[in-house]
Amino acid sequence: MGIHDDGACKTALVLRLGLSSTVESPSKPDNKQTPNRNPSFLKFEATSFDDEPSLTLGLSGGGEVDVKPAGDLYRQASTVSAVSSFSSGKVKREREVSSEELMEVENNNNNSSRLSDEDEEGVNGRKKLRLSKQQSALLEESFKQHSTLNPKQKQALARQLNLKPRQVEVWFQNRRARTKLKQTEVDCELLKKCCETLTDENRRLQKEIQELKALKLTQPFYMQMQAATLTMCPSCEITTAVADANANSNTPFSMASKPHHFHNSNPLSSPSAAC
DNA sequence: AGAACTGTCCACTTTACATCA
DNA sequence: AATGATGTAAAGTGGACAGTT
Repeated sequence: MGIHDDGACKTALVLRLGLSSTVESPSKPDNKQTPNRNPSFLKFEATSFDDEPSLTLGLSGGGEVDVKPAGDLYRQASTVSAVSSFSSGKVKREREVSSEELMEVENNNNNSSRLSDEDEEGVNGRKKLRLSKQQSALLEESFKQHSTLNPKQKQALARQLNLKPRQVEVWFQNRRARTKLKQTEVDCELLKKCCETLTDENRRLQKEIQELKALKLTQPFYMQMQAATLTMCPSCEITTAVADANANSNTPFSMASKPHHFHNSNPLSSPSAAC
């Protein structure tokens, strides 16, 4: 892994430009999920690889390779004991990296390419890998099938892509994060629209209240009384007269009084409760 | 049973690089 | 052509959790 520059003549720059488009579709990782994780956001994203922007540094001999390992960690191959004083997480990573590094050294030997001494020293610290078009395409394809990988799948994919398993794992993690972010943005837009709709509806209802109040002021007393005493249950649609001292059986506008019954045992949970 | 270890995930952050004004 | 701002994606970090020893 790394910049394989045993000679400038052995490298070639391959430039690609383009845009990407995404399509969301539901998915669920086959792995276990802890309760606080939110798999509902996990969606597939179909990408048009032809349109995906990227810059690739490749060997003129054929197989494109990643540019350089990420940071000093990768250059500390086979030095597990050197980090034993770190936190357990760090030690864990170091172990993983070290074993992967060994694998990568093999890969690099197979490619007959390696870092120059200067690059290997890491003048600027870590360099950043840019995945090739083929690598991205394969990873995307794999992500479409399952947004999480089990160890075997990860190993196989890493071998296939000539990457470290850790890199495959990181790619999937970042990919899930991007998908989730995108979904969050979509949800946000949806909520905004919903909010606008409700605001409009609220405005309309407020206006209606104002109109009804104005109407009430202009009506004669008996009309007001009718409006005030007649109510309709929204669930059973039965119009009934509210018990009112002014409303008696002789009033021509009062409705036949009818004992109202609630539709369920809990009057508060029923619209009829307001009747 | 429970402590230690390991592997994986996620959220957040850092960093290298590309692009654009 | 140089440069600073900005966006993107690879990678680092740390905590949580589940499974295994």
